[in-house]
Amino acid sequence: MDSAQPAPSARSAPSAHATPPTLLDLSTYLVSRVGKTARGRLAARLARRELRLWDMAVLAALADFGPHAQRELVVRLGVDASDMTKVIDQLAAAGWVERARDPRDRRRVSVSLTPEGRTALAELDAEARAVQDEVLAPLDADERRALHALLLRVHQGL
Amino acid sequence: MDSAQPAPSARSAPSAHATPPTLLDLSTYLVSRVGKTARGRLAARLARRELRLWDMAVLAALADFGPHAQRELVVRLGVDASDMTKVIDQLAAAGWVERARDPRDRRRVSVSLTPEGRTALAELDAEARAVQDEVLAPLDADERRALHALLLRVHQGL
DNA sequence: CCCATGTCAGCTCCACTGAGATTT
DNA sequence: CAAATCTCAGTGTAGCTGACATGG
Repeated sequence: MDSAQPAPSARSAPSAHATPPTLLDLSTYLVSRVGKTARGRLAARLARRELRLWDMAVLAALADFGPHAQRELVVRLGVDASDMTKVIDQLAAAGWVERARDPRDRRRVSVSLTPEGRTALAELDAEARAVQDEVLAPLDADERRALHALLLRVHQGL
Repeated sequence: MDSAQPAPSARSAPSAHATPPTLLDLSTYLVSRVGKTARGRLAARLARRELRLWDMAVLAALADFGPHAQRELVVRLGVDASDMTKVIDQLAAAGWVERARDPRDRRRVSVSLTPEGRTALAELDAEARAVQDEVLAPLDADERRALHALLLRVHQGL
């Protein structure tokens, strides 16, 4: 391309990659674009471990709230029930969660975190924070806190 | 679901839908979740008009920067060239853009916005702002501005 | 009712074609 | 001007993901 060209007047074509202001003016657009980037980068890191984003979400739910029936995980995380089955399959295969029939209601499958699963979650959390550092690089610590607080309130309102 | 139920004791099971704190503590997660919600809601509205998000992005680029060669739209918006062809097909069928061979380089197709296209973009922009009002409901005007400014800087850093 | 399996649509990415431009 | 090479638009395909539908 023009990478071989020293771009004597690089300012002459600054708009070639510029995003339309009509879109930049929409917070909707910005949050969607930034979110997609963050998600994509984390997904790429998790993919190296043959994991998906839902795997981390399930591990976090189990770590934070203890054992769940599979149905409870579906409600909490908003995943489709059919997909949850596959996620649990994978996590169980890795030895990070255990399935057990609930003795009081043998239809329900209780899913619980293993110690190995807890260790894995810590590693995934570190990956997520690394991505966060990349993405939020333009902001200082105070600004990151402010952004987080605002997003948290927006998220709660959803 | 329970939307028909006035939730007599909604407080009795507050954690059933609660997101794991491990995730809520990640700005990465919040921005990704909020972004996906916003994107999904706008996509749903556009779908009623048989449109996709890319259609709006193309219209915005043409409105903000004037006519583009198709290749330029590809570079600016980061869409695959083959997909761009389909988007332009649809927009041209609706009468919102016009294709014209560049007489100086007959490989290139110059795409320009029609007056009808400009009107349509205004309507789509209104849809996007309606979604934004829904999603950002928990924030007041100052907070929305602050959020927008922070997101804009993050976006520029990507 | 809860879990599991299968199917389907949408999006993205990749390879290829043919017209046209550019270089040697 | 001839041949090789590159660029652009367009076509078709395959993989992945998420939502839905049916069966156990």
